[in-house]
Amino acid sequence: MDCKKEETLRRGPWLEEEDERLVKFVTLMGERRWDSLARVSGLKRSGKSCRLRWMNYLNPGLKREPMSQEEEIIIFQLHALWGNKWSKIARRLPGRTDNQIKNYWRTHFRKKVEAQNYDKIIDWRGNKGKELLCKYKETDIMWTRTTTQEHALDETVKESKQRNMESDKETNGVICEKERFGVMNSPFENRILDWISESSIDQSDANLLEDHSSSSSDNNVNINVGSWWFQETMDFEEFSCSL
DNA sequence: AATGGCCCCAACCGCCGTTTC
DNA sequence: AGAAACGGCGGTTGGGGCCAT
Repeated sequence: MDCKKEETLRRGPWLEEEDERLVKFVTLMGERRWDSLARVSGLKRSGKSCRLRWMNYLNPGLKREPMSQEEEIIIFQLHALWGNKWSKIARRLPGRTDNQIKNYWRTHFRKKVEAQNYDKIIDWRGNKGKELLCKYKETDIMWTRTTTQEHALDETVKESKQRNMESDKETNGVICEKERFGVMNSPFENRILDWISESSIDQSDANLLEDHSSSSSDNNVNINVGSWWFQETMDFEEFSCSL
């Protein structure tokens, strides 16, 4: 029975007609119940295959352009932090799928890392604490000055900043401090703050970076995650050049 | 022009956790 | 409560395209 069913299922590359049909039925039925969607649509594909095709290719929210430098940095950083948690990383990159990120990592970083530079990463990840923190502070201030003087902050960042400030006002004392002093967040910081406000950030991950014993508030933890991120980000270009 | 190697990425597989009945 | 169905995830594969030889 099942064998017969399997026999009739198509595999391999999707045809244009199949794509069109899938889009039509996803629009009608929503992104769920993929098995029944596959049956009802008449597509000779498994529900799983339909889901994959939609999620990784047809979904209009997907970005098709090459990875930006910022995305590259985020991937690199989060992989260093979480390992091969592609879907988790993908959630931090709107418009990108786990598959895209996985492929990107494999083609752009893995070989280099495996070949000879892993030690550099370890060093880069682990042993630059204070120096990087100072660097971060300097660059953060410079960034703030530059962007305020040149009015170079784009609308996205502005909106993001406003959102962050609004959503974090009550919960994040440090951010309130920044707001009070008129200090703007860098794009990377905004991304971090988005993550934080987006959901209860995986505290288990945050805790990896934090001192558990310092019975500090969650707010403190969150902000420090952001700082950690940013301070190392500032070093990324230097590092990536060495790869 | 032929070919072999490499890169890129869509698609599949198998496992496992969650949801539904 | 338990079985079946469903959905998500990470790993792997296969094929097309490009490039150097």
